[in-house]
Amino acid sequence: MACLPDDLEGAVREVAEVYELIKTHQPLLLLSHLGQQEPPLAATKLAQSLLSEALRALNIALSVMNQQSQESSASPVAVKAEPQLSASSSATAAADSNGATTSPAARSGKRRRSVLTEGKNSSSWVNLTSVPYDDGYEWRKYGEKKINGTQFTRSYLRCTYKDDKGCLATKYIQQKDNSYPPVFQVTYNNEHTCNCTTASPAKKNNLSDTAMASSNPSIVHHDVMIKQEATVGLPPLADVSGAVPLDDQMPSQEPFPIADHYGTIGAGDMGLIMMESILMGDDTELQDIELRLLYNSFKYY
DNA sequence: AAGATTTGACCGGG
DNA sequence: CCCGGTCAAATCTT
Repeated sequence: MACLPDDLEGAVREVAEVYELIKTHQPLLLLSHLGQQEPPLAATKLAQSLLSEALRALNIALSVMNQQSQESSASPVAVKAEPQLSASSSATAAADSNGATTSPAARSGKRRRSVLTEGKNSSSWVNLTSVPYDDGYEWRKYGEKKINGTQFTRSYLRCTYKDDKGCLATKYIQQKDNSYPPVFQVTYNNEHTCNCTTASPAKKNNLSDTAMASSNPSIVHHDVMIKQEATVGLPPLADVSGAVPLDDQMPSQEPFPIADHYGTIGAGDMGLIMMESILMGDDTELQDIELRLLYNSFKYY
């Protein structure tokens, strides 16, 4: 990134990319420590601390940028949740959780979008990410639509535990463009009430999904996330992971293959994939990247 | 067989 | 009437 992008969206993307690069390569440090018996060298510790600082800086930068784009609404991209979102999903879910509304007869009278005019109790927020399924929850796809003016279809997902636990959380995933890594706009509706992350023991690998998801924010969550109706005062900091599992990439014409992973890919999966990609990746890049990233991050500060 | 995904249809809002 | 969000039967996967 030689020069500053002239639009906010571009800037956000640039910062997000740098963020992801750092996140992706940061674990290498940890891995190298694991390989050694001795305690980490002071230099390595310093590098780690610098990286952490860089991440923090980028995080803040992203949040500020997203706030700006939200305020100016100059860039409708990523950060602005579409207004009509919360109502519909909560309406449906509420009807369902009210019990028994799901009789076939009741169903034929389907959709009632505005039943639950969303109030303060429902919220929606948007997340820009390259790994739209990796948010620590299990999702089940319930629909897909081609949306006007968009290049790719939009996928609708709801919490796997909607029926079991009446969890109202839904989200939809919209791929933004053909870029690499692909950028997805994930719009969330309603908080999870199921309290079940993809730590699920039933999952394929044992890589301690939850641990990675919750206790090590540097590995799992990611990207630009702006809460629209924050229940707390300030919007959360951007939460970016480097889990970009795409190594040699697909033809850029094809939409990113979301279809295989709905509801099944969890944080641990992504962690695994990331580890693999790291192990296979070329380290030669790393040192330069660190310097470059630090430079880049502070440049934005 | 059970659970997940796909896909066309339905519905309500604008 | 168009469009976005959801439903639900059909199909696929495990």
